[in-house]
Amino acid sequence: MAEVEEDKPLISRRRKNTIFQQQLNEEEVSDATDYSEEEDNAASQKPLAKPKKNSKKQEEINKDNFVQEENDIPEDFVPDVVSDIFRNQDFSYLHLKPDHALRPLWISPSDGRIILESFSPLAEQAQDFLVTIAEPISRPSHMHEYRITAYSLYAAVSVGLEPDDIISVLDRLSKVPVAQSIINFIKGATVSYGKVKLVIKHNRYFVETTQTDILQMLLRDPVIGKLRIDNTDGAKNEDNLTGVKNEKTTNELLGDKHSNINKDDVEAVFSSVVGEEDLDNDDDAVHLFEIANDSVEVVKKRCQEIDYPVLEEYDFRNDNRNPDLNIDLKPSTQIRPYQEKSLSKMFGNGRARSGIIVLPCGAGKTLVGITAACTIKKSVIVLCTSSVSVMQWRQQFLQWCTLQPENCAVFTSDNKEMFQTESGLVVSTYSMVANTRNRSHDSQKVMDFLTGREWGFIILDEVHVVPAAMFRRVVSCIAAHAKLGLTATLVREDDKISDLNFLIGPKLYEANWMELSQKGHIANVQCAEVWCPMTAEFYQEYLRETARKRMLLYIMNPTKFQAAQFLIQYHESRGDKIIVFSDNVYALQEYALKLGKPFIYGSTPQNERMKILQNFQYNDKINTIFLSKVGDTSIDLPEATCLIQISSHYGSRRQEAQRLGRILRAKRRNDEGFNAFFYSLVSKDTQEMYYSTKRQAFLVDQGYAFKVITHLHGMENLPNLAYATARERRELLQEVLLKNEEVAGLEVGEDSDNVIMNKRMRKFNSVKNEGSLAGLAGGEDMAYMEYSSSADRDGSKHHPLIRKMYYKQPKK
DNA sequence: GACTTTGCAA
DNA sequence: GTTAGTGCAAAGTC
Repeated sequence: MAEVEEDKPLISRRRKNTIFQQQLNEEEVSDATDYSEEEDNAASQKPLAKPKKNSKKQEEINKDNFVQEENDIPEDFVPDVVSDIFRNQDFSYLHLKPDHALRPLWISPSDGRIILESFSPLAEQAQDFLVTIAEPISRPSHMHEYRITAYSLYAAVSVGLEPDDIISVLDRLSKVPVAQSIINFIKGATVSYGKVKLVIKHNRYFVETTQTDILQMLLRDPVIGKLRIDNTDGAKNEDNLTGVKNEKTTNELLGDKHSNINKDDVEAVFSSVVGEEDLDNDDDAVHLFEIANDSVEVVKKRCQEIDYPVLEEYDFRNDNRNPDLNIDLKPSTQIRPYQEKSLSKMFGNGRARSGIIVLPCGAGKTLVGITAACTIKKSVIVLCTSSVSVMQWRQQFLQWCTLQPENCAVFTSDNKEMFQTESGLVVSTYSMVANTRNRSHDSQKVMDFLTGREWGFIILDEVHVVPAAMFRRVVSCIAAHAKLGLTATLVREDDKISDLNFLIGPKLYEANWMELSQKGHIANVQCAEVWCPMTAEFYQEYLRETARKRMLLYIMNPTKFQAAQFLIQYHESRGDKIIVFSDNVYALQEYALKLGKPFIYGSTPQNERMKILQNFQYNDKINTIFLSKVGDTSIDLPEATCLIQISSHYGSRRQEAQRLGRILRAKRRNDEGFNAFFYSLVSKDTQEMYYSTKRQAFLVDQGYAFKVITHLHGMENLPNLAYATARERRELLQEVLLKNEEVAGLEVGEDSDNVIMNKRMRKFNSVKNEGSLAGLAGGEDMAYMEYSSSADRDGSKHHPLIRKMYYKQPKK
């Protein structure tokens, strides 16, 4: 069919859409006639596809998931994998369109999941469209999974798509007609979007709407109504819950020539805010009421809950109150296509929308932020997690754009600057701004400066930290018209990540990691999980120990050590530069010392860190370094081409992805056929196996296939192989057990005489002792088993190196 | 400046 | 099937 060969981009802004729209409508008609009869039949056979009664009501029950209706699946059931949808539900009533093979989508009527055949010729266009209207859930090589949620629809509407566009494009791409439940959901979720706005005027927050009925609804709301600041009657300030004084709002509003309120409207505003009488809906008038800065978060949250998510758009071109900032990209600065694409989601209608952009590490998030700042051209504030990144941001601003150093201030514990010009840039840390404890005098002065003025733009680096109890304060205490959150890993192991929807805004763009690596923007990485069997002695102790003492046993497993030794040697001989990660500092030291490699952890002094990193970069004798958690983020080593993980933090997906991120910038990434390597060493049959799978989930969703290696070919023949004899392994085991006792002992004796000594220091004064252990038996046999690589989605694509290591042993 | 203490995040 | 050890930032001390 001709229509599916249509090669226009599926996403375009409203104006471009009209011609396209017409074509879509025509096709829709023909589709509808094709299927109407069959649908009737289907309905009589299997009455599953019931039209939803009332989409508004549904959303009250469950706003971002679809409600399971009229089938035997419990309401709270959320399948973990796509196949469960089909296992648990029967979709035979959905009739395939005759040309279904050409259409790349299937949409689940019950929960808004979308499956995309990524090998379809239309996949690329479909993907552009889906990324706009739905959230990417998982994108392995052949099938991509997305999900339509209320939030993703808000984002789509805010980018300028109309609900009808969304529905008709979906229908065109779908193998089966789009279910009524989906249509209702899309309409229901989008109808109220943009009706309520949050605006800042004179550093104060106002909730704005053009519809009187919505205003009334908001004021009657038990949460929002109470938070309104009554700014017409001074006497009423007494019972004002927020205690904020408001004297001159009326005059301000009257004199504010840039707001879209004129004198005539002011009457209407106040009578509607204060007066009881109902006014007719008047789309020309703007109704607004003030809320205190510290109620902003509550109000936004509540608005999401009642399905009137607040729109935060900044019409920066028409803002004459806030002085412009002289800032532009330097002519030499080049923006990559995906960076531009992500920004087009933010500035699609000529205004700045608040939201989040997700790009992998090394894909140039900083430049995205800087370009956004250069577009808005107002005072801008950047918040980072560490003082190192504060300096990096400042440096990058000066490097990529025309901002002058005198407009640029840094605010950290040892650098408390303010710009003297009327507009400028401030770079700071979350803890500096969110601090609730007593501040130093200088810190207070800068803080007053930050809170006392209006900001055009705020950039929130590593935005996944913002939902933390302390850090989220920064959103309400800095009055910024537009907010941009940046991160590579929009995941947390708690349930707070969705708070970003109201704290910052919707996810505006999420890059596809595989696509970026195919195009050479980030390195191509081969991932492998190496299963290291526990030696018998270690496993015996492991089974005996309580959960908390088990950890050291599986980290210090001699087989794991050997695997690390082998891999390091192997990759060094290939000319790779290797980073070994260990979350556990004891193991880090033991491994590094035994192998004679430099290591960095928390208490390594700054100058020594520098020395080690310098050597790693420029000295070809130093090809391997060991890093603790310190290396998880922000250490930037483009020389590194190989990562080995020996211990990690439980099931943290973020840590796994950020560690992988350390090699995505590899300098050699554009060499012909270049591959970086990422190994996770896991002790077999221990808790590590479970955590490892959890940790990988994020990367697997990005399309990375983890190859399971059960045997490292040639490891036994390695000269100088550590712990090759039973005696050495016994000694190691004794050390580990002793270490465990030591740690346990610390906790017991805490309150006695040695409180003076720092707990942490004592921990590293490890005493090594010979001891004897009863019941050590056997354990010489290291039996390797062959596992079919179920984690591997496409074995043939694996690098020959990994295939070579993957040794098939005829067993049994 | 070097060091410590405290509080917080993941 | 979910924990506590680790690192960092800020401020205070001399």
